[in-house]
Amino acid sequence: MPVRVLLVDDEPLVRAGLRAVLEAQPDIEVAGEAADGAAVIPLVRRLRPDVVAMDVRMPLLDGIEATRALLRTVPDPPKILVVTTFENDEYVYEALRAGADGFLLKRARPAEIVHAVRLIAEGESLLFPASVRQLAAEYGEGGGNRAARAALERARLTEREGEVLRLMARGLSNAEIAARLVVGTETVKSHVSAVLAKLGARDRTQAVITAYESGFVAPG
Amino acid sequence: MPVRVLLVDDEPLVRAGLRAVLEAQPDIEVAGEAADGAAVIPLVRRLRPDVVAMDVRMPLLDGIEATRALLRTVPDPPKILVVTTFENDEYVYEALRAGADGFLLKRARPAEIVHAVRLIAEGESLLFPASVRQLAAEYGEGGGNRAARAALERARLTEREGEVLRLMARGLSNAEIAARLVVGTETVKSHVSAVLAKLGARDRTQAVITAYESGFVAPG
DNA sequence: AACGGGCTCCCCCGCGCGGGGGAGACGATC
DNA sequence: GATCGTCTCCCCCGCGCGGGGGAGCCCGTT
Repeated sequence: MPVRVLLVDDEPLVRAGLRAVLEAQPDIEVAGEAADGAAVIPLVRRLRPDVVAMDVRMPLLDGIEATRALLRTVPDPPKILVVTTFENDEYVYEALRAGADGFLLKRARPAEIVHAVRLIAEGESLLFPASVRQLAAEYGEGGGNRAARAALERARLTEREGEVLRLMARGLSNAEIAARLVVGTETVKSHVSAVLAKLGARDRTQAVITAYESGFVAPG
Repeated sequence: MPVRVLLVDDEPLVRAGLRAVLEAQPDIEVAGEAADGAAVIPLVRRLRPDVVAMDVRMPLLDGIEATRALLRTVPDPPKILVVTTFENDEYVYEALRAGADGFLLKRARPAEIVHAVRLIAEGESLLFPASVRQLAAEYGEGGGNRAARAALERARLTEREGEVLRLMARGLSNAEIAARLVVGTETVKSHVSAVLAKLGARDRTQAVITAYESGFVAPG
């Protein structure tokens, strides 16, 4: 009986690629697809896949949160293979802490992807931070917003911090934000500092960039 | 006769995805694949594709260099569609200066990918403002920020100022921009001040917001 | 009752940022 | 040759920003 895989990624292109790679194997079958973590749980309940190949970065519910939710609510859950573009080690730890069984880079070769799915299905856990680091080195510094993007996915901003970030992303100064929220500037500074820390941003400009890059605020 | 496309991307997964998406169309055909820009020229000579879908980021010879080499050495060259994950404008500008006919984000929907290939094949050039505007419209509520765009059009930034704004929009400090451009920090401060003045921005954060809102840079 | 998290406000302090002004070098244009 | 725009670098200066602390209040959980 074939290994049944559920693909979860917000980019149709990636889903199509994974499907093409996996369905070329006789012993692997794509059970279904989802474009966001929020759709995973009902699909898992219905399709009962053996493996979920899950992107980390998705609009509504990211892969790490989706993994947590899945393991919390579904009895006898499938194995979870976290798929990511970004070769960030922190992802590995976050995903593993959330209960994922393995970790795979999107730029892996087809044979590696297939291998990873098979291993995971067999109950092996798959980690290779070493090769991740190696890949990162090969590709150089690469996409400058990689870390910023990763940041907001991990950051769990409070409601107030989210409000402040939105106002920062509209160009308001601390004093203006304070006036808008009817609080003191010192309070705003506290929130701003918290936002910067959680986002790994050095200054408000970087925080606003992260807000745009992650879709937390959208242009237009 | 179908549009014949050559896929050039170092990630097999992306190639597989593009192939799956494009071959689902009756009027599009994948003529071949290459994993690096260095392999493109002989392949183009042999396969004579109508369109080359070319990644920018590749290990040996990147898409921009490959585009230059292709247009320099191959008579009656194919149309070149630059495919990228991160649409930092530097890439877009670089690619267009190199002679590419259009650019496409990997996260575009299949219909958009197909559309782009058809347009390019027909000789339409899929240029920066249009596609970015389109993306911006899809991303947000649809309409874009006319004011921000107007501000940027009125601004008429010089080449150097545009460079500086792009680096600002990547979160770099003045000192970091100076290092990147190999000039003094005082010089960068001059450019930044000019950008702020031309954009009507009070600080770099507002300038970056204008850059995003106008589509001068787009979220990745 | 004890605890933790979130929101609020306060202190001090260093420094990067941005405004204002000026100036030399170079190339294109006239 | 003179003018203009761009790029480069320099000065001084004020201030907002962000880091480092701490602290009280409310509320939900334990």
